[in-house]
Amino acid sequence: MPSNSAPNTTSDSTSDKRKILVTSALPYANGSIHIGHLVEYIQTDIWVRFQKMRGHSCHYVCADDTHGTPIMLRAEQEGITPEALIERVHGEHFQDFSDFAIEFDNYHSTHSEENRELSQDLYRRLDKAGLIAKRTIEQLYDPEKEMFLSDRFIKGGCPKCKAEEQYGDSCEVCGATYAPTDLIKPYSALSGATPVTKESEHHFFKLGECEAFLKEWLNREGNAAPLQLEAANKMAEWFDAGLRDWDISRDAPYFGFEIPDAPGKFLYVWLDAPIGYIASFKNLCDREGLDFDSYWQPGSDAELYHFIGKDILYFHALFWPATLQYAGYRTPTRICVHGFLTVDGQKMSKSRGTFIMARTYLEHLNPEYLRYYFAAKLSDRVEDIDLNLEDFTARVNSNLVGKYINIASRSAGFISKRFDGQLAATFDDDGATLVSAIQAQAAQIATLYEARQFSEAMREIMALADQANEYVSDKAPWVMAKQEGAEAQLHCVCTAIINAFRVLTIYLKPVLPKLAAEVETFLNVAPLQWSDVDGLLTDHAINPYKHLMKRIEQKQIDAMLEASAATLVQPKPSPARHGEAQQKKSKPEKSETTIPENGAGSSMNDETDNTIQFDDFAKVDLRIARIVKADHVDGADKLLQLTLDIGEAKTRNVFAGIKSAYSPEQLEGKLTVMVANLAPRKMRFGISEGMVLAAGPGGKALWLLEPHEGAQPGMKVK
RNA sequence: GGCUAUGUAGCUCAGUUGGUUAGAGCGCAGCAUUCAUAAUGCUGAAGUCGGUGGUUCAAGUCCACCCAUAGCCA
Repeated sequence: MPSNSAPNTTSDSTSDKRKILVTSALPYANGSIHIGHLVEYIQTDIWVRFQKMRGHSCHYVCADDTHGTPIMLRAEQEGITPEALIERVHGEHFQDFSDFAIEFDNYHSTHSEENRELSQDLYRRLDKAGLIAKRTIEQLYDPEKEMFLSDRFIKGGCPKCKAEEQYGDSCEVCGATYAPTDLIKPYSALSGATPVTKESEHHFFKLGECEAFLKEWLNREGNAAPLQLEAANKMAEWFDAGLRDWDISRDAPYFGFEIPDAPGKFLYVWLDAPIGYIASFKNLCDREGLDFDSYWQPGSDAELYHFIGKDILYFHALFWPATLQYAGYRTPTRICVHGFLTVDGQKMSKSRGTFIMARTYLEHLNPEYLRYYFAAKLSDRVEDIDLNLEDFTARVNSNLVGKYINIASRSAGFISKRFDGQLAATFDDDGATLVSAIQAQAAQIATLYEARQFSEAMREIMALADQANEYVSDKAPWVMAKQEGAEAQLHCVCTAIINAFRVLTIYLKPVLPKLAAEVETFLNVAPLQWSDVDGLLTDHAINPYKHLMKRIEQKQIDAMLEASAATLVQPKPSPARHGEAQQKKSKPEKSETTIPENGAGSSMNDETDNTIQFDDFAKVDLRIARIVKADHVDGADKLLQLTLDIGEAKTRNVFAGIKSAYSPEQLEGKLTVMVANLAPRKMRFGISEGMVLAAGPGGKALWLLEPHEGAQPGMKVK
């Protein structure tokens, strides 16, 4: 039996216990988790919980993706070490996931000893297999920062349309693409320095030599097919275009792992990121005594699944299986690819408040609402899904509260008030028919879960909930309750209803684990497993019913959107993406962005629709200011202390981060523009009472605004 | 620009190898009901299946072109 044979275990038998290892893509340690990310983690978690409920051995591992230039720069910008940055973010990410009931067996970091060893070892194995080439390439270099610059970090004029401030790969104004060396007056976005061309030896993975293997892997028949149809099509396109060598090295300074025997050379973050899957699992094995090799050696009988977003298919369907194969590891059983998330039919947008962080959501809504809604939308296809907030409210309220929860709510009262919480020993005939009809769908629903057709599964389950409600309506227990001598009948009917509810709860448990736990308490039963479907709950004491789930109210949605919109004024997070290969995607005319969930390279495009109303603008009190005094600040690397005259009796004290571009002497006596009504801010060196306006990327490339002659201190700028 | 997907009732989606009057849930309307922290049942209205042209006895389903949306590539 081929080790990769994918599951079509659709029977409800769990006798053939499978060994399953599952991953979600690694979120980049450079930004917060948002609801776009959550599509993937929720999808994976549901699938994993389902497997565990079926009695299989299933481990779900993930990690923070921590390396690369953006992490290094972000840490520098915050004035902390990269290690401190990634540790903080790791905590935030893990907390966000936990609060959404995403239950990893291990949540590790790519900046770990396991990953260092595995990554360097994998490099050595590829080298030994003759799959590493070394070539000298020319690249732009920032002489001031003393580092090579990827296209993204070079700006200048577009060679075609002359638009200024364009990135090194393409023009956002005219759409032209070019090499960074073609830019007019190129400068480093980091320091403002003019980049120079410099040679460096790079290490390449010879992907082209892996083509035959990749085609074989891709074309495994039937259930062993590792990719969905859409993804396989995409692969075919890449094959047609020809596979090129993959540049896997970066020059120091770089936050990552060194390449063995190559001083000053580091492994590109995209090489060590997926190895983080292995490292995380290794870490788990060491902790729990699992047999690592039986999962990762060729011919392993374990199944390996990677859940990813469609934006990182390239890395997971080409580089990843190829590197695994040639480094002597087993290859993935299947890559499960999903689409992006839109909100109300459009890309997430900060100004509309639909750029919703996981934390913001949690502050306003129950996480299981979102788990259910995503489940109700997800299929096994590579399709974008839409979070339509109106639909979200209606579906959750109607399906979960109105249909499902209501089944318990409308029968539990009778059981506790009339029968002292004790269930009857039998059902009535119709009740028995109902419960067995619901039980009969177990195999079908399991098949749907297994195939990741969650939306179909939810449809089936809700159809069963409808049947239960019809039964209640037919029997009208409230009528029996008023009839003399109908006690026994009432007891049987309510017991049947509770049993219907119990089975439905099993079906929903992968999606709603927290709610299921509360139901287990209510029913006074041990944690429900899939095989419990066949059992019945009779002659058994249950606990009093407490309301299990509240309806969503519009005002909660509104509050969440408002809070999300408010994050606009927060300091702009740097892009949550690292792969230079990923950085060419922003389209100029688009002002919003679809958010891929995933991690091993998620892209969070920072372009947003940030139009403001005049009123918003009018709130900013801009005044002409004369710099009467400018001083160095003891102990501050970047600040100058300015004393500003804005026509008021008292001068203003402002700390400005412009030391890299100006000396105090250059400034004294000059006019500039300040924000006069900015809330005073206490800094280590004193209180700053406003800010002055300057343009430029920073470093030496910074220019203070100066009004034309004639303007007087105190004049309002409008 | 090339390529790949997607486009079905107000909303979210099903529609098997082309075959009788196009389906579901939500929403909406009417009726019933009151056990259920407004939650249920029954009935009903609602779609020229993105557009145009073609193949066929027959097309949402196949073909061509076009439009829109998303993505990949250069």
